[in-house]
Amino acid sequence: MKNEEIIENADNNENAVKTANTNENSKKISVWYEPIKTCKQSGARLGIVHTPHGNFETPAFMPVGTQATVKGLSPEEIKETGAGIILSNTYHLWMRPGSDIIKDAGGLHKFMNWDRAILTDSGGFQVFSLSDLRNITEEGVKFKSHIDGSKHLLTPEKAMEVQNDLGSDIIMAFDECTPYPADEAYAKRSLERTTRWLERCIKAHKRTDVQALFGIIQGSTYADLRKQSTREITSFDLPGYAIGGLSVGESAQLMNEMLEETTPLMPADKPRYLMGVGSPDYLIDGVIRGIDMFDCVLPTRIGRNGTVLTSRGKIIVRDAKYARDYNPIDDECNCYVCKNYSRAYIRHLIKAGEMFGLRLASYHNVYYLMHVMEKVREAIRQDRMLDFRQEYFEKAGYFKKPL
RNA sequence: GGGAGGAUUCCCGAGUGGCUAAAGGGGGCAGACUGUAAAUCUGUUAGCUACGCUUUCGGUGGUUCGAAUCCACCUCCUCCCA
Repeated sequence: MKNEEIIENADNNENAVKTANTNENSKKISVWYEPIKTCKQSGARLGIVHTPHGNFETPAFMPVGTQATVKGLSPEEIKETGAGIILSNTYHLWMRPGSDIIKDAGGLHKFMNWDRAILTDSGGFQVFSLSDLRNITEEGVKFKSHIDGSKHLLTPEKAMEVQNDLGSDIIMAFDECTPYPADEAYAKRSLERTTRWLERCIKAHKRTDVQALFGIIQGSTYADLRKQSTREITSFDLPGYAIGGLSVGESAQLMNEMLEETTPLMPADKPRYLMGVGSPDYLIDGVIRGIDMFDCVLPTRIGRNGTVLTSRGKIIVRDAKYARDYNPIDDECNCYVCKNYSRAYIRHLIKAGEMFGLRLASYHNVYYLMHVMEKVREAIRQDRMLDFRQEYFEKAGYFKKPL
């Protein structure tokens, strides 16, 4: 899947690399944040994150490849969308094929043939998503494997060991993604345990020279707890900080309120990563509140399930009304899919269960989000992020209607 | 020519007197999906002047308070033997 615009993106990325190498700031730590500018209108940040596997501009969206693959897309295709970093997962790769296999393969980059940056989640999200199969203790989390039912103990130390073996550029502290809703007492216990686990992660992390450990802020939907967690987590000098436990069922308004309690307390010279957020409206609102990095399964998942993102909002392209719609998914999109295929064809493929249809929808959705982020960065550059937000929402609306 | 078994709502296929507008699957339609147990899941799928009524289980006619279910004849289909 080739097209001209994508090649331009690649060029931009190379330019970014040059900037980094010639920057007198060149630091010894493996991953660092280079601020470029702050939007005068919104306070949104433009920057570059430097990693051992290349740099990427922020605000950035990271496609998710849980099992060492962004479902349906080849690494070459992911690059075409403009992605400079992708996500993978500790728990899943530990269960299968086993982190030793990936280590012996030469690390995750080599194993999956992805030479740009990789961030691995620690398994903290599986504490949330596999809640029926696990038991939390101070020591760690006992999991019953979702594959074969075998029992495993994931601890902060183990999460570091596995991620060290994987060799990802950014590794995440082992946390508990606190479920929503959570009562305040539980949310407090949970966030404090996540802080204690972070201390253990820092002690256990052996490859600080090539891998950056990010801490994760929790605190559920309680402003005081978010502040407490932010203070605790940022008291450790780390190359970056994430905000977790959001976008887990609470309203968009509540999520944004929590961000407003959190980001002002985070250091300005480190990247800020909002975990698990990926609809365009959430991305834009996160950027305005000072977020630099996002990841989400949304574009690939909804794509596989027949929904695509467009400049006029999402459409369920699987629906009957598109059976004879020979237009591209989005007539304003320059991606390979929109240049070559129609809604009617993609609908047909998805209805017929053809894997190519899933691929096309996934490719477009990832490209679409990458393109939104590119426009976001441009808006910051021009100090018009709030204007951009208004223009975008007027045209595309909300991904999900606000509650 | 002889024998046997069938025909059920869009399709396949349960159901063998009332609890049946009729299981289940498929297909159709619609929705959900946000650090991936997801190419998954959920709802819906006779009609209507709808909290009730009407039509429906090959056709016609019977038995019965009541039939997709029992009986008779008819039509068509499949299989086996000649």
